[in-house]
Parts: sequence; structure tokens; C-alpha cells
Amino acid sequence: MNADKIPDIIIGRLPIYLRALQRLAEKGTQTTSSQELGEMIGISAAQIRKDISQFGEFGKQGTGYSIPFLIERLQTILKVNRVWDVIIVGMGDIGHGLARYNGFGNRGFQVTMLFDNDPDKVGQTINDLEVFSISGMTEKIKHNKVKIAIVSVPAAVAQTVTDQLVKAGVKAILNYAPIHLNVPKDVQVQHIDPATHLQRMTYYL
Amino acid sequence: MNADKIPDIIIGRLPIYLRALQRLAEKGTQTTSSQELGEMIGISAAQIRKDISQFGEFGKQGTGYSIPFLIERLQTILKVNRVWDVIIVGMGDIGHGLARYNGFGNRGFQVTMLFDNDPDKVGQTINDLEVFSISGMTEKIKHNKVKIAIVSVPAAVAQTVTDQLVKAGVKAILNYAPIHLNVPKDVQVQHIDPATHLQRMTYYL
DNA sequence: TAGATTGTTAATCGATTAACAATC
DNA sequence: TAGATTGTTAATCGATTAACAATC
Repeated sequence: MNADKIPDIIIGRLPIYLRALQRLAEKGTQTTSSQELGEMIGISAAQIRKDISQFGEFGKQGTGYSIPFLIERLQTILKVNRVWDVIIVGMGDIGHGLARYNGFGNRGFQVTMLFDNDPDKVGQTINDLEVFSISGMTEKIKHNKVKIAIVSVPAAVAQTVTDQLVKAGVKAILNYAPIHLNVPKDVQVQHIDPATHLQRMTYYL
Repeated sequence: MNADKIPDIIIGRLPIYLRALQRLAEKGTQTTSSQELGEMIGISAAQIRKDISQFGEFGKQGTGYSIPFLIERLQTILKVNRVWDVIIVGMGDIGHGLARYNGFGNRGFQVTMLFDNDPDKVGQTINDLEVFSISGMTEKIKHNKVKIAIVSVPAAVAQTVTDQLVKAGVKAILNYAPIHLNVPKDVQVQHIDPATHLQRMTYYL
């Protein structure tokens, strides 16, 4: 156990552990070891044990980790033992696909509002949610105390939209626009850019 | 300049540099410095210089880097100074959104084939491309010598589909299924899982 | 008990940063 | 020339791995 600040690189692996554990749980498995988990996800057993031990002694010598218990611990650490409201800004192809995506269930998130600037899209219903105009976004975010947003607008307006989100109180942004977003340091950003990910692999081809 | 093996973490930053440089180029800027670039993308100037210098001496003391020249160098290093064929397997919401995504242009990629197992989807046309059945996928991949695939099928079948892709000769996989994919070590995989990215941020909320 | 596996230490390995001579 | 900025070295910092005592 370690009360110091946990390195972000470790935090980044916890959701991967959690995802693998939930998969094992679905199959009905009760117990796993750092070795087995490591083989599942391509991470060394020593690293998994070291990462987990930052937060407490969750395993048992000889038998390993209780899967339901470790899931519960990781969910609590990651604060996904509850359901967070998420909004999506930008109803282009990616945003539309995300609005209809059903992969957030039981992972701690729920899409609650959709926004776009295009008058043709505003008022449409996607996955039972109405698309709102961005002009009323700040107010709606504040009113609902939304902390998490997905940005899927064109690159040209992504920073402007981000500034509005930050001003409205959003603290975590998942960015699909192919541009780096500048935010205050108390706001988290994760970048998802398919082209960037592909370019990282072509080097090895 | 360094003929040794370049660390993957450096390779992973090159596409980010490239994206920022292309953005500067679009604005007509001719020259930049490690300092300016670093401020744009939140990376230290020293690290940018060190990363770039792994591949040669591309800058000039006193003036910095020629943007068109550095773009050309990075594109060549990353092998995106050409257009790669990319196929998408799985025409659910995410796959459908990716098929219609127009963000691959001028970044080295072109979606050429779409696949799905659902008889209702096979035969449909998305973005001028016909959706093919997965049953004929291996043959089509081999025939067209496709090296890059995007996997956006449900988690339950993602590994099976991946095995087929690998057998057909695919060497780079962008995985949207929320599951770790096992592949031979000469095959690259990048994972994109929105829920995992979001969970990494909720820790800090 | 015997076997297995954790949590943790120490050693190794790798990445980042600071600083500055070289030079445009 | 004077100012600016690179490429690179050395120092620092951080992450990973190997190994094993503790113990279930």
C-alpha cells in the first residue's frame, strides 16, 4: 500500500485489468492469478502484482485474487462503481456512431445528451436522445452537473467547443477530433484518432 | 542519427508531430521550432528534438525546422508517403461510422472493403462501398494484399475474426472491440476502447 | 504438509530533462 | 556579427523485472 501519488501510467492499466477481470467473471470464473491475467492481456505478472499492490493487499498467497472482490476494488479506485453522465458534442459519423454505441453499459457510463450545430441535425432523435443545439449547451451542462464529454466535432471548432465545455465545468474530455486540445491542468483529456493509431503501426510494415 | 532499434514510445509520438506539422502547413507556416511545436502539443522541446534526431539532422541551428521538409521526412519514416488500403470488419455503429469517416484522406489511408456477417447488412452500400460477407474475406484480403484492418465486431467474435485476418496476411489491426487481441509478434495491434479511455479519467474526478 | 502465489525489495533497464557547444 | 535553435551528452528521473521471503 502506498499513499503517495500513483503514476498515471499505472492508472492507465487499471481499466485494462478491470476489463479482463469482467470478462473472466462473465464466464463464471471466481479466482485468477497475476500470471493468468498477464497472459490474457500481454502484461508481465510482476507488473500486475506491483500495480495492484499500490492500492492495498487484494490477493492471497497461494490462491491469487478473488475476481469479484478485485473487480469491486478496481471499480471503486477508478470511481466507476457508479454511473457517470456523458454528453457527446458533434453528431457527425463518429459522434452518431458513439451515440448509438451500446458498449458503455456496465462500465460506468451513460450517454445523456447530444449536441450539434447543424440545424438539420438539431431536433433529430438518436437512440432515444434528442439532439440539442450547441448554443444552449453550457447551461444544460451546468444544470445537470455533467463532468464528462466526448468531443467529435471537426478539428476546426474542437478547441472552441472544448473551451466552452471547460467553462461549463466539464473535467474529463474524450477527444475524437484530430487535433491536440489545450485545457487547464485540472481537466483530463484522452485523444482517440484512428489515423494516428494507424500511422503508429505502418512504421513496422 | 541512430541506426539502432528505435523505441516504440518514440514511434508513437511521430504521428502526433506529423499531425501538428500538417496543421501548421495548412495555415501556410513554413518553419517551426521544437519549442513552438512542443507548446502546441504539450511535449517538451528537448524531447521533440531528441525524438527527431533519432532519424537524422532535419533542423537548422538558429532557424528550426522546415515544415514541408519535416513533414516529408516523417511521412517517409512512418511509411505514410503512400496510400494504404484498409478494410473494416464489423458494420455495427462504430464500424458504420468509421466507414463513412472522411478523416483518413491525406493521412495515408483509404478504406477499400467492408465486411459483416449479418445477412441484412451484406449487400448494403455504405459510402460507395458494398458490404461483403465475412465468409469470403480471407480470399479478398489475399487477392488485394491488404495489410491493415479495423476490427469493430462484438467482443465475442473479435479474436476469431482476428485469427482469420492474421491468416490472410494482415499485419496491422486497429481494434475497437473491448477485448485484448492475441496476435503473433509480427502483427501490430492498437486498441481503441472509449470506455477504457473514460475510466482512465474518472480516477481523477 | 506441500505447492502455489502474493507483496515487496533491489537491481536493471529505459526515458526524460537540463545544459551547452556547435552553427546557421 | 548577434541571436536563436539545433543535436547531443550527461545527469536525473521513473518504470520494469527478477527474485524471494512470507504465507495462504
